[in-house]
Amino acid sequence: MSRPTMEDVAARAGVSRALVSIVYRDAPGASEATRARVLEAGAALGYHPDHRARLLGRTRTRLLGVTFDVQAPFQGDLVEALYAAAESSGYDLALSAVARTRSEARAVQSLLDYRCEALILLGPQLSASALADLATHQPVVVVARKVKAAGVDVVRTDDVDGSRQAVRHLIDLGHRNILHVDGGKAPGATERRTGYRNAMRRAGLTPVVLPGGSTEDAGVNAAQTFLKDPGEITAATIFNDRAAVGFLNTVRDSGLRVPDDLSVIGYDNTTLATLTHIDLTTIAQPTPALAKLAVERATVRLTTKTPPTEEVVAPHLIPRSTTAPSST
Amino acid sequence: MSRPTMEDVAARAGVSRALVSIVYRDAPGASEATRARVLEAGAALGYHPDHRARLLGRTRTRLLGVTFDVQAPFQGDLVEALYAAAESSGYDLALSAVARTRSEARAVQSLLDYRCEALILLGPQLSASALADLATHQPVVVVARKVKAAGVDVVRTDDVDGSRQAVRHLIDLGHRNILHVDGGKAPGATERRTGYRNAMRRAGLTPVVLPGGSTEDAGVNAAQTFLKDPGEITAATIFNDRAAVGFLNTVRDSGLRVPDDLSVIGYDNTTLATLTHIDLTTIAQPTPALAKLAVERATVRLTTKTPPTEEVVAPHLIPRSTTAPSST
DNA sequence: GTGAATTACTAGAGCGCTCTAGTCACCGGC
DNA sequence: GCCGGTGACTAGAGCGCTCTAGTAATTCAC
Repeated sequence: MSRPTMEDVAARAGVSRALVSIVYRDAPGASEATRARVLEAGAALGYHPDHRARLLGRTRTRLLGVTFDVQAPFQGDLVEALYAAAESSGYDLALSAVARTRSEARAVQSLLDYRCEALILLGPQLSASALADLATHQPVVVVARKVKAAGVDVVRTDDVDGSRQAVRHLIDLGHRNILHVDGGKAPGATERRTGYRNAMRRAGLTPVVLPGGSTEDAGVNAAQTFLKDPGEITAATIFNDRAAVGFLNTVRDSGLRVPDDLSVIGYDNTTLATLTHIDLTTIAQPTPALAKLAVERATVRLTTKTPPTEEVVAPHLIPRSTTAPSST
Repeated sequence: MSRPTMEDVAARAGVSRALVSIVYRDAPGASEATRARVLEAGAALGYHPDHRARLLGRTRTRLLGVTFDVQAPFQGDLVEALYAAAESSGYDLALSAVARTRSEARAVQSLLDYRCEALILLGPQLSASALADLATHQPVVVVARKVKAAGVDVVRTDDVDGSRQAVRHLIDLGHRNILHVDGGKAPGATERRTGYRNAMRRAGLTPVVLPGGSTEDAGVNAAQTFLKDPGEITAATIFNDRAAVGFLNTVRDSGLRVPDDLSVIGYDNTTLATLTHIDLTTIAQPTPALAKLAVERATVRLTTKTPPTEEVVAPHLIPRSTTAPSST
């Protein structure tokens, strides 16, 4: 009834258990003929190596623990990319979800119980000191959050540059009076605001920043403020997609046409932005690059004694239908 | 450098390794005093039992493997609920993500490599025969998909009843001419259409079904068809939230007011529906109940020799701001 | 035709736990 | 004062692998 073991395969192929191990690990030391015979015996029995036992015997587990928010589509993309990146480096992934009723500390502990060699935390909310504390035991890579914690690697996108690209795109379309709705105290808000301000000044334009936030409601509020006194504004860069969608809906309800009367750019390229009836121009964070770097940092830290680094990846603009040339 | 083992704790507490095992398993056979001393020694060393070794030694792994779609918010809710349900039954969860570049077969294989005792598959796309095949080796519980496969347990909500509730809600609000936009060949579409038809007929009303689908675009198309000839229609039940959002936007763009001129109900209660500027009345599937049943079925099948069952849970309506009393 | 190198394989100790089968007090009953 | 019972603890095998050391057989150098 129970699954076949290496012993069973060995018996069937008429070789020792050790040889079976060699074959399944793709290690040198077996002739082609035997290799084929062993694999055939294994297939006939429906044998699959027991991952746990395999890891136990080895000093290295080659397991990377990943915590992610089960409700964040952006992190879903990252997880997918991490699987690919880990595989090509010969590592395996262990997932641990974070949710309202399951804290990050809890998720991390469960990963450690499974003997993960390194931790990759997606957009963690843990304090810098908690992160530093974790990093004393194994490599810790924080993805998509700017944080300064001792011994912790950080992989993130360049938010200042992302905002710059958004502004650049609008200027190229002929816009001169461009608004920015900021993200309040959300992570990345400061950088995105700075990127916007710098790009505007460099182009000789006057920055106009409206207080906002990271939710649809924040976008709605900002839009209402904006509509009271639109001035000469013909375009807006919004902190993130969620706020942009709220902003978009409110502005359209008031009779303004997007993109004819007003161009709008979001940030994050979430699934929200890709919905056809929204089809929001936005700034995308390159998940494959982030994932590749995260795995790379984790494995490098595991094998060599190098100090942690902060890797910053360039985001890129995805033009969709909410931006158009200025009509003025 | 490496993590402390049971041996280390035993040495520090001055007892045998076996006793430490007893204490950490909360098994009988240790005095209160020793128990405290061992736990203290463990804490001092920062000891945590190695999950892998623990499972190896045991016949049962008490591990439930879960596959989920990393982009589906509804499944995110389920995963969260599954953690809670598994814990209270003394089981642990192993997560394996399904994504565009990571097939379900792949995800399942990885779970089996980790010696999961049972598989819980969230909204799987695998064929009935593939599912039946899997079920010959270990219990398989399919959640949120109606499927007839030999030896496979199914836990899902009653889609017929969900649709019935939606129609009932509208009738209670005074609506008589109610439209249904169907889900094409998406899972659940037939049941939801049937529920709508039955409820309408039972109330002596005439069903009107418009072809639709499961995406925003499908909703947009259905809305355009509807707008060409609105007739006396004052309310619509849509296959799911995504289609409902597309329908909603298109209908509003045409100048119709929701809910004043038209009431709209979605299905699934996804995060999409909860966005404040959408705030869609919808039918919710009770994730905690689904999760509890899924874990229960898996563990029951594991311990007793019972035939697989199909558990059907009642959904419930969540009234939001897209439904209102009929004005006619 | 002897010794070294190479190839193909095996024996067996470990990995960090669990768990069965003990051992060794100590206690009460008669 | 002997016996069985009970509670507290230990020895050691085993889980399914990996991996180091070692053996046997062949090939090659000269």
